Amino acid sequence: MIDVNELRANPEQFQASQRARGADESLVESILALDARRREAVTGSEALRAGQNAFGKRVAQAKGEEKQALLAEVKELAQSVKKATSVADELSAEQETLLRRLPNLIQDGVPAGGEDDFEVLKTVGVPRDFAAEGFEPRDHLELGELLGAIDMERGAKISGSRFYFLKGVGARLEIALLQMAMDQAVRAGFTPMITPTLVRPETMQGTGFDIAHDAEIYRLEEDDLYLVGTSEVALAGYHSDEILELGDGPLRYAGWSTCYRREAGSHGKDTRGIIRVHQFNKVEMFTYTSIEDSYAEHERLLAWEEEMLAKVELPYRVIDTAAGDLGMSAARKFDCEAWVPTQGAYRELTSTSNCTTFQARRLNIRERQAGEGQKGTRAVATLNGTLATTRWIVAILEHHQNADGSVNVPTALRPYLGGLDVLPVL
RNA sequence: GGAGACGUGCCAGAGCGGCCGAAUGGGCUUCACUGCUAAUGAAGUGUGGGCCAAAAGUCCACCGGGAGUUCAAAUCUCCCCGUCUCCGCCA
Repeated sequence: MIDVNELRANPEQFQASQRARGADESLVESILALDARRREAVTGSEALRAGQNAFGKRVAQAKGEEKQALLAEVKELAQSVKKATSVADELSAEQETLLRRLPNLIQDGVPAGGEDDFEVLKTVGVPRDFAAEGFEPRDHLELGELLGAIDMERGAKISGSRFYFLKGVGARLEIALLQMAMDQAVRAGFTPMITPTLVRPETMQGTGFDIAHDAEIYRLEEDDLYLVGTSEVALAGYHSDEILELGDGPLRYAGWSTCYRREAGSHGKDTRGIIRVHQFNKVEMFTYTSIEDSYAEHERLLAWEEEMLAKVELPYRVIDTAAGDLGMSAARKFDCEAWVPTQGAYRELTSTSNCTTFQARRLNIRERQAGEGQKGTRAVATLNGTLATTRWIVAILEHHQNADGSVNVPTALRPYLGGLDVLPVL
């Protein structure tokens, strides 16, 4: 959520941000108009209330007939206070509703436009030239079946489309990947976390998801709980309604969780294999820091993601996501996309967002202001970034495959697979 | 699943429907005292919001969350959430 004071101070900036996102620019003015009305109403109702409070003190001291007279008089006042307060409350609620629709202010430098308007920041490594090597690469599912690593058919039998079994080396590979990610995170000073995957509506909404309209979210209506699409939800909610001490630097958590996505509206897209599935596992970095440090932290999260990609020896590129593709909470987002040979395309393996103070404001996460002339509290910045997911298996299998269908294990991953250097065809 | 108890500030813990933003103790900060430490004494110690150009100031709100009763609610009523105890059930 955006701070109204910032909006009031700088409306043009927010209008420009909306424009770059291809979003509704007029929302800014609507909010400001409502804000003026709200403040007027609040001032009025508080003045009335102060009058009532003063009156109340006289009532408390009065006795007998005098008291009766005062009571009769104040009753009317109480009514007008009630009325004025409810008007003010209504306006506040209305303003909040509008404010919640306003996405985060984009960061300077974010390319304007939609999904296809990203900017490629860099490209690392080169896709393998299978033609030169003299064989046609198999796709990850074919490989997964040859290795006895992926079973989509039985997944569908049990749970429906986009569900799967990872078995044998497939299961081991995923655990190895996630474990390697966790180890790296811990070495970098992150606190490892295994998070709840069912959360309350407030938590879901606090993180920036719209539980009423978001078609991606699985709901458990009977219990009013929501399955998370990422551990970011739980990790962001972790410190909700808290005031943090960030004097010793950022608070960093690495969350390991299963993630659930309905993938509504993606019918026919990525239907083969485990590229796009309803359930997968992920290790996610999450940082709480000051707004000033958030930009540098964003670079650090990206660097840690790249470190992981280097360990699994995949060619990838880094893109700066365009404004229209940022989602509600992000001010800037970098994706790392690995080359998937049989698709002839780069596909997202990681994503890191700087949500600046947007999430924190909604979740009410603040920091104590320290230093000269600083007092009070202010919203912290939150950031997140992917370290590993089930989807990585796709790129790993395809990129490291051999002509016979076996797959070479990247060196860094071998210790996590009991020294295995090749995943053999069964 | 059934029965009951409880939820107050950084922590512990009082609180009669008005004098309670809230006693008291501890912690913390600053100052004083002390050769150092400890001990002691004094003062301070929440958050959000409105008015104000801003500060100062002032007003409003906040005692798990939300509704209600009342001129007036931490205090009464209802709902929700959470914690604890007992019984049952399942591991």
